[in-house]
Amino acid sequence: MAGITISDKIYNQLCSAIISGEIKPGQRLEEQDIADKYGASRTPIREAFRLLHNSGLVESKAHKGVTVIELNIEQLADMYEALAELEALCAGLSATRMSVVERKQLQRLHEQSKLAVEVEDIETFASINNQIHSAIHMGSRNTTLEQSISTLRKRLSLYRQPWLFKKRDRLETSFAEHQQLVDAVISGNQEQATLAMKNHISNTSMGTLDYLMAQK
Amino acid sequence: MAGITISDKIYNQLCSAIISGEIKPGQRLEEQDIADKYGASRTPIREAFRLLHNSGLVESKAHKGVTVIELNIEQLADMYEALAELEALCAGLSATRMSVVERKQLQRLHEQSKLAVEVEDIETFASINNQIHSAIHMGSRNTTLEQSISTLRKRLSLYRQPWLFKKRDRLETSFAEHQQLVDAVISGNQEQATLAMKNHISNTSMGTLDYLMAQK
DNA sequence: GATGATTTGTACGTATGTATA
DNA sequence: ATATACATACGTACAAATCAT
Repeated sequence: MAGITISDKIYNQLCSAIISGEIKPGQRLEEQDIADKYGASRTPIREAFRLLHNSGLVESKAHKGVTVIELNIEQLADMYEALAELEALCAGLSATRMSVVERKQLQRLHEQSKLAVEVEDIETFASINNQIHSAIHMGSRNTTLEQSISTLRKRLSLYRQPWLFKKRDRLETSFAEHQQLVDAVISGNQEQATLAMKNHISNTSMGTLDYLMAQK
Repeated sequence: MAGITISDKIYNQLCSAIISGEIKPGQRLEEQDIADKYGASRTPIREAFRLLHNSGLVESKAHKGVTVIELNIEQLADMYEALAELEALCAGLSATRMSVVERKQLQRLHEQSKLAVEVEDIETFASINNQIHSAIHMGSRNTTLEQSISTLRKRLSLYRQPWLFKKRDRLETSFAEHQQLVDAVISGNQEQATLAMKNHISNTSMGTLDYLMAQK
């Protein structure tokens, strides 16, 4: 019934391992090694690699195997810029296309996050943050845009620092940015929604980029 | 030196076959069948399929093989809308980021296409058209955006009707739209460039969509 | 609904190419 | 530069799942 293949299972596990940081960027994945580890033959491993490559999580060259994608600061900045533009686009479209119900739900999500900010519940805030962004992606009524953003976010997740919310005032700042965004979307102000989202994503990306540059 | 594998060669051939329409949307690709046709075993065929899937040209389900992607009008409209937005973004960025040399080259390309319009040389116009768009993608200085657009265009190419330029006045109209676009980019007018590109892509997509709806 | 034919998924052995000494 | 070692690319055989009858 559930056409679940060994390839798929291994893909899911490798995917989690990469995103969680268990397997690090730049690390090489050897077919035999992983085949042994998961008790399978090399063939489904190759199939799993194909899916990883499809997701943009690894790069592969002929006769040189696959390695987890390693992004430099320039590439990250490039991707964050694109993400900011795409999400801003979605926000603008949402402002003109969301149904009344969707706007109310957006408002409610934002209000829920206020509680999380007050008690500094980072986990909950991060979760609601994701829901807010998802709602706006969906509100754009454009599946292609949604998919592009989803792909980008997956690739960037390798370098996401969830604890960045711990940075002084980041939770409050993020909430304030959401406020502008949500207000603009709900009132149907397309330009304002676009600007608010671009500003919001830019700020959060800056946090990550600053951190990575300081590391180096 | 050139890490050219059998998989790659077969991928390229299948890719051309699909884009040229030799293999049609909805058609199923059987491993053994294609293996026989190209005189190879099933393994490299599967690798080629993985690349096709990666390019978004086919869809694959477990135990059900791969089939060439079949898009309905809604999906096409969705993709064209996204394409228009992404290209418009690029145009806006190009207006603020292109070097002096790039602006001159853009101008020259556009002037070259004028000759093609006058003698109704569709082939040449189509070629220059591609070069103009590529120049603008590159001028945006954002690789991620460029790649997203490139991927989208590849998927849409399945349904592109190159002869649409034959439609009465489409060549002249397209040239006029380019004029607005090029002027805006060269003068550094970001908003104008964005609008001009969005308008241009919308118009060309309409041609394809109208045709497909009439077919049905 | 069960059965046979067909097709895909998996296993493993061999060959070829790349990178090291 | 040549040779050796090792990982990947390819081919073939078998197992499992799907579809049609």
